[in-house]
Amino acid sequence: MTDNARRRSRERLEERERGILDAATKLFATAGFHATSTRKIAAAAGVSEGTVFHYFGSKNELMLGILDRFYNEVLNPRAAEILDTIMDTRGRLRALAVHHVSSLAADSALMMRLLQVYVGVDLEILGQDKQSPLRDLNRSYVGHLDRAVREGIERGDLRSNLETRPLRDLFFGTLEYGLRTHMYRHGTEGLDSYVDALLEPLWEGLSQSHRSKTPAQLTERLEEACERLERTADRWETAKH
Amino acid sequence: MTDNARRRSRERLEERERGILDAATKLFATAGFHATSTRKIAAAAGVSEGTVFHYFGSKNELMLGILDRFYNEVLNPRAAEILDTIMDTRGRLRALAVHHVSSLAADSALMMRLLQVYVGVDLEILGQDKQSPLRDLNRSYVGHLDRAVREGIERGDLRSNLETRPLRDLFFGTLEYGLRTHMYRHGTEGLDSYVDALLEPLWEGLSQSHRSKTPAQLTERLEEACERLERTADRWETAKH
Amino acid sequence: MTDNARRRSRERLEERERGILDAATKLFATAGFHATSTRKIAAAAGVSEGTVFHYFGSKNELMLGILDRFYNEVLNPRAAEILDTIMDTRGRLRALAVHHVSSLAADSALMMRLLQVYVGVDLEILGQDKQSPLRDLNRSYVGHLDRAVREGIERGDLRSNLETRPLRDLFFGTLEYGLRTHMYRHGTEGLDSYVDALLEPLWEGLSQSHRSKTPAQLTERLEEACERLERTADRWETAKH
Amino acid sequence: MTDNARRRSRERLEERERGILDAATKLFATAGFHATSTRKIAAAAGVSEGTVFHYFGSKNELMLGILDRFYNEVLNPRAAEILDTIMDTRGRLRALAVHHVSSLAADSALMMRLLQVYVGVDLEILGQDKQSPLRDLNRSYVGHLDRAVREGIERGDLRSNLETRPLRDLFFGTLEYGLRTHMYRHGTEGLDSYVDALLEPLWEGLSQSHRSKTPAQLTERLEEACERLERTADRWETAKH
DNA sequence: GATGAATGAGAGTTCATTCAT
DNA sequence: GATGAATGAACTCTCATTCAT
Repeated sequence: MTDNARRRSRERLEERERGILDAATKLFATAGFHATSTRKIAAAAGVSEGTVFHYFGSKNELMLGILDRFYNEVLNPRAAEILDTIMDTRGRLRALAVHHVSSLAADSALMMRLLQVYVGVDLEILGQDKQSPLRDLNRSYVGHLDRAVREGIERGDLRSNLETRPLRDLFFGTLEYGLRTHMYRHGTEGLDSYVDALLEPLWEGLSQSHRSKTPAQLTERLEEACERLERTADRWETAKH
Repeated sequence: MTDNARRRSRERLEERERGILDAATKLFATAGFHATSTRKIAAAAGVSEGTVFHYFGSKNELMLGILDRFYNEVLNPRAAEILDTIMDTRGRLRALAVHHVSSLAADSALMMRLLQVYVGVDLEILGQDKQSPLRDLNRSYVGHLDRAVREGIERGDLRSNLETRPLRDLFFGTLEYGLRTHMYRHGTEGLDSYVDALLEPLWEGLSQSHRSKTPAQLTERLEEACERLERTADRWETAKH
Repeated sequence: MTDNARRRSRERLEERERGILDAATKLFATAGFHATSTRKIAAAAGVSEGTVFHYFGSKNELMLGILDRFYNEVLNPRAAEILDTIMDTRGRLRALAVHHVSSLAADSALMMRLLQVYVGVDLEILGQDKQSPLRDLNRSYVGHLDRAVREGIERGDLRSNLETRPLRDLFFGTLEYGLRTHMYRHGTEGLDSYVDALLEPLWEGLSQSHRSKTPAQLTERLEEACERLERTADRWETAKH
Repeated sequence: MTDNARRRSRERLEERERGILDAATKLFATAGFHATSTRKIAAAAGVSEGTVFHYFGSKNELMLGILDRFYNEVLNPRAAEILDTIMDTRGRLRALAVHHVSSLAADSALMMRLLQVYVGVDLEILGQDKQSPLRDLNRSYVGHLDRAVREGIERGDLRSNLETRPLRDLFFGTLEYGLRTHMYRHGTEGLDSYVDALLEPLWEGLSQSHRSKTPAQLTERLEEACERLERTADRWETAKH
């Protein structure tokens, strides 16, 4: 077999794998994990049932493959890019949020369904196994938020007494719940600005600027500064005369 | 049949219905909706398989029955009571949150599992039917939060520019996501204080109180300070010449 | 439900169970365990596939059910009857042998096939589990041979130094192997007399009569007896004269 | 291609074939024919799935190949050697028995499993085809026992009225059944001495030796004794009168 | 000659639901 | 009203075998 042939062969394999993943993703997202049979997936992917199991040993591993691909090809790369490109904390959080929400909403349009259901699948099948590959994937993704927060605190953008875990829940819980309710009512229309509506009060609760110094304190300081300036001006005037 | 007999008969019926609901709730919560067969439910309830369908028509209606009972007997009454008893907004939100979380976590210990899975069931089977009885139940329950927020704004406890919908997502999204992650790690241990950890930054973002000066007032003061600075500057200029 | 109805209902259940067992027995015996699908069994029994599993939780339990019935309704009762009716050891062994062989050969004509294959199934599925119900069934059946041997030794019909275990192997091993080869060549024709041909050398090896007293010894004794008679006769004759 | 290269190529082929046979033998013996997939065999042999079929055409032919090799490389050669080396009938039977049993038990430790299962396979797939290659193999192997018996009778070691076929059943039936039960309880431990325990009663039933008087001779002696008794009786009668 | 991806029929089993009793 | 035997479609998954490379 020539190198060329081998390469072409590999490409075909990957194409097929992708095809199955695509079909399964769409079906799971549309009808749910349990309501989608492997037969339907095979048919939708244009392969035989055996082939599905040839590539992914079981329906569960297929699901895992979907999530793996989603995390590795969609969620993680862009999240990393965001942190590398955007530096101000507010902008980072906003970008991460929009990315998260639109990734879930995009593509199969209802990928979020998949995740919800998967939580069930996960518990049902993987049990309390803390080594679950899904956990690892999730951990690495969540790390991006953690980093944004950590650096935000270091720069003084965020309150210093914020704990990591509740923050994750605030961020992802709000976004996913919000995505669900928003899409239920308006589909993907106006999703970005809804994310802003969700983030605004959250930001208020997290940010440092008008906080450890409250607006009141800030005002006081401004007034003090003015007074000092005035006194200085007075002294100068007096000295002149 | 005497009235007495009729009454006793009715009681028996209700008792049986309750028994089935109890068994199904526990099983759904423990193993998930799809992993629980009607046969197991019947066995756990101590009735025949046919009887389950006698009372609930189908497995889906049984699930609906569980949620109906949960909303009507657990979630709603206590939420109403909270709003009737507690008056300060911070206390109300905290009580609603603890109630929500502990209701989901209590009793069957994993009732939340049920809800997650149910979302799947709901979409799978009831489709996008906006008339779904589940929606009604949910709407009425969510109303309690809406009321607490509305009254909180009226009393000046909360910022006046808060929108209802994002608030719901912030509140329930954070709580349910947090409940999930917390229970995954620690079970029901320390759940209440974790709710506090979740609510604190949220409250910071929502409350009015510590903004002793609103942005509007702040602007006024800044204007004044600027004017004074300008006057000072004028004086210097005059003095120079 | 009247008692009558309940009885009739029970009868129908048993009839159905019997029907499934009959169908499965025939198919297993004809085509082998692995080559017989539960679907075929259901069809042959005139019931739905679900019903087969309703009565026997799995294909393996169905097989166990067949063997259970075979031991309890065919093998054991007649074996017990033989020991109660026939008293001489030779006759007992012969009757047990004929019974064993003809039971295996009869009915489904190839029930023996089933046993062979089942040994495989047993090891495959029940593993080395010494608690296997099959072992119990077999133990109780083998007990009949053991008893015949024990009593045969007590009565002096059999050599006293025979061990139980090798005897079982000699008896059942020979019979089953012989049954197999005989049926392979002649079907059930002349089976009984073939059993005799198998038993004859076996009996020669087991029996006491012409053994602890060999034919030679026996002859000697006869001669001694004759001599004594002759001597006596001599004495009488002398005395007379 | 040089002759050398051709030879090396042939060697490689044979090595590969042997590797597949080895792997299949072990797996069949361990897990059974049906529970062993061709995929597992290929993996265990370190070849691709296609290669297995390249060499053996089908799973059944592979099984046949195993048996063929077993008969031709293990069973038959040593059996022939035994008959060529050992001359006394008792010793021959013992050696054949030990050889048979230990060959089945050895190597893959449970090769006997294979045979049991194979009987099933054979009937299932090769049907009643009397031309089955397995039959030929078996016939040639059984011939060794036949010869030992024939010559044993000729030498006067064995009773002259023994039939070939029942003898085969006695011999192989007892040994295989005994092997099965013994290995079930003790593995390969003490197998040889168990063979002795099986053979002893068998030998008693077959041998001529200790019948220092054959039935025919016995009859003669009995006739003589009777005649003497009759003569005695006659004398008495004469004397009386 | 060797590979291993692809196949698709068929396996055992489950399950919500029905209905005669 | 309550039962539970009966259903049969549908499920996930396995497997010997083929064939393009």
